[in-house]
Amino acid sequence: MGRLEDICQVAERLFSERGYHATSIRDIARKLHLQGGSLYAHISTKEDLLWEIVRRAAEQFLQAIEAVLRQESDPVARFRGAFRAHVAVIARNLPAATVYFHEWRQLSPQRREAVLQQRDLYEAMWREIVHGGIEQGVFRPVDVAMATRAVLSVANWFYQWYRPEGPRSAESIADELSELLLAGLVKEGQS
Amino acid sequence: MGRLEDICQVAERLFSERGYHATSIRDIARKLHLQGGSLYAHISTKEDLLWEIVRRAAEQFLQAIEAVLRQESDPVARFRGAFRAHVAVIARNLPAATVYFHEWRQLSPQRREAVLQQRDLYEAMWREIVHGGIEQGVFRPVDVAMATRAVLSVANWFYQWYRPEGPRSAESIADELSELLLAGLVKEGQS
DNA sequence: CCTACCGATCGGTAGG
DNA sequence: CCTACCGATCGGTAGG
Repeated sequence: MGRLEDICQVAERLFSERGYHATSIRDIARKLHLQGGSLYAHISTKEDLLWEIVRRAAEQFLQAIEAVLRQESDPVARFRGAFRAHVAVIARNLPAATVYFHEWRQLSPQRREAVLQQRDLYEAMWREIVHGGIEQGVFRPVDVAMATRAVLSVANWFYQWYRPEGPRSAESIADELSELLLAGLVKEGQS
Repeated sequence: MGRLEDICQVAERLFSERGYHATSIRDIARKLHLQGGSLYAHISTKEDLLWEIVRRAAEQFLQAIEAVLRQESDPVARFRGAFRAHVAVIARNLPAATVYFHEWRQLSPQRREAVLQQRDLYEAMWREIVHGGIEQGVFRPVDVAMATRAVLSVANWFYQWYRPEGPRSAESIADELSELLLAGLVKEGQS
């Protein structure tokens, strides 16, 4: 049992290091000490394997921000919490997150569309955080779409440079980055 | 004459849309109304073609920031200028920039190393801008490495969502994003 | 999960 | 720049 988990874990690592098309089914099988064709007892196509990885990652981002929105109502606390949660999803699933950001374009048009829809939904939740902060007079009246893009840029790019073996925890990095962003968002004398 | 330019232009578009490994030499040839093997009269390997695209993009980023550092000395002006220049390189070469960010990992180890070195040099110039602003008392005493990462996250992620056919010019977007970032960097009452 | 295999396609080359 | 081809490798399958 859990053989599919093993396969996904190896695939995440190889896809994230070499890319989807540069990784063959036989590469994955070899790491599991299997023959190439044997993988097809557990998966039906190579693309299904990519989809499984991408789908799970997308779900984790959504669930993380939903939990924060449910628990927090103060705009600044929401912002900090959502930023921390986003960074935590990446930090705890670095290979999968890398595959999510890099390889979703290799999916079939239908699945690509599903990824885009999820991403739009996720961005809308972040815009709601920024918008709420402005409405409550806590954030400056910035352009919501543009400010959200800036925030998500920092949050997303994290996967490009974070290394788990580094000296600082992901939480500590997340908090410092969100303080920097909040300094640009919060009205003077309000923090 | 200029046949290599045509090939690079087509390759940039296809590599950026489908990825390097999902694009075959024959795909590129077809768009140029050539036979597959005919490309090899102008290039020697497929990887050389990728390298040419990545190398040029890297060079443009470096030249752009060097020009700004030569002309401006005020920290805020340097920041705005470098941000604008970075965004302009992406906006004017969107397919090439996309290939640069996405596909440099597919290069040979030696070339990958060269890309990383260039990137480190580029980041060091940005850190110098942030560090100079702090030293001159214009920026708050933030962590230089972390603040630079945040700035470059926003600058780099731009290629993910910018579309030239959109309503706003790249310059206008760049200025708004750099105002947002500067609001978090500049000491209160200094801008 | 293995053996043995399929057709398709890949990057690249020889010879003109 | 084309024709014709090379060996290698790909994702996937049949039969056990």
